[in-house]
Amino acid sequence: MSRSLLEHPIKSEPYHHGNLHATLLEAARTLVEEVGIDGFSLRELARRAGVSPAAPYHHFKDKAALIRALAGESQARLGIASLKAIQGITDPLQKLSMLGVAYVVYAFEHPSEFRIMFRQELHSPLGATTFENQVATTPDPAFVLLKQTLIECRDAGCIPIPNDTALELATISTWALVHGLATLIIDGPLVHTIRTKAQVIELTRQITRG
Amino acid sequence: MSRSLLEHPIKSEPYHHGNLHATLLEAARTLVEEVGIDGFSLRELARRAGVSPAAPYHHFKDKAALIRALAGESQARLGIASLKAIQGITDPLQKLSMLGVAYVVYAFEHPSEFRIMFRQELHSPLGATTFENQVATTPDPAFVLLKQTLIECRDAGCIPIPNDTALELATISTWALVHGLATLIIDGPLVHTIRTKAQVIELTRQITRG
DNA sequence: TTAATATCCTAACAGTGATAAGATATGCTA
DNA sequence: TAGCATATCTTATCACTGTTAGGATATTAA
Repeated sequence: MSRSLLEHPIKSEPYHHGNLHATLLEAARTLVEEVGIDGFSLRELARRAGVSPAAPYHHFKDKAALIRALAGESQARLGIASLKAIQGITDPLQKLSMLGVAYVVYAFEHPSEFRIMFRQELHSPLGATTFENQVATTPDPAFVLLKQTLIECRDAGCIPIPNDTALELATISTWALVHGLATLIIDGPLVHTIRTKAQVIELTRQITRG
Repeated sequence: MSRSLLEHPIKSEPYHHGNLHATLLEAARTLVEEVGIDGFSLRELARRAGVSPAAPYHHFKDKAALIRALAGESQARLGIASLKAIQGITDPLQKLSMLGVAYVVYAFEHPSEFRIMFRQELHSPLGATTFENQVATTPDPAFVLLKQTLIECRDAGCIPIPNDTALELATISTWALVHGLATLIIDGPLVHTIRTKAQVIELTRQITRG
């Protein structure tokens, strides 16, 4: 179908979107949160962006690449949220607890986003060579923040961390603890028990205390 | 197409499979482990079972129901593996550590199976009313085993657990720790570092010690 | 202005989950 | 045993998906 006989059709959308890349990512974020990662489709995304089903392929290699980009954004957002959470706090131990709370709260408030960050393709050692996967190899902001805080704890004498391997182990432990907690809350048996943000915060506080 | 003019066609498969339900679940397990949960399709499953694409719908309401059934089986298998892991061990603390190792090792050796057990639909409080979802509401064997062992620890005086809420908290904590560890190993940044079963065991041992 | 390039569209392909309607086998009841 | 209800399986079809090819249009650079 020809577009129109008029040279400058009134009210018609321009042939070129102009900012499709960013628009796709933004729409994808809300779509994923609406229908979940399994219900997420590129065609529905294109529909919402007011564009043909093939248009996104000029900005992302395929569906997986778009999701990876989305995950990269989420990592950054989680990093920012974590930074804000420890803003102005000096006590390293309290910092550590706040980081944990920020982590679990983020998972609770953006569950689909959180799940995407831990999809098997993202951290796959096989697929980490191409440009599209570069986001995955970039060190996770939340991870480095956690490590830094643990170092502060060690230097302040709050936690006994004799050597570097102990530091590594402590980092993995604390991360595993909060990550497991987040998963149990949004995808595990705790969905029945923990339903409000206040409950999430309280539980995380109590658990990260030990 | 008519099947054959012979009344008893030689070598022809019987019209009724006879044991399709179990065959489907078994084939599904290997298929999921081969192609992952995203690549898993009912049609390929039917193909492998030597049956038409519509046949599985007489044994499972839909694809999600089949996956739920699969997850139920996996829960049971994990429970059995956990039981075997603490067989003959008397020290409660050592039992606890062995349970953790068994959990993480199971995730490492059956990653796709493990992921299925923690899909968001499974534990959804909304969808837990129908028969198909009953598996989800059934208490997780690994969970009750963990709780029992923690009670043994308390009674033996290994771990100070004053009241019931403390017991609940300890259960969630330890579960979160090993679950987070499993996730970081199979879907997180540790895929690059931890690659052999021996490494998995060693890391889990060290972390569950604290 | 013109050529190269980036962006977008239409059309089509194979594959998917799901349902309807009919074929075949099984088992229960009389 | 005969017949009937039911469970199981097939074929055919639907709407939808991810992806690609080839053409249309706009932007940029020379």
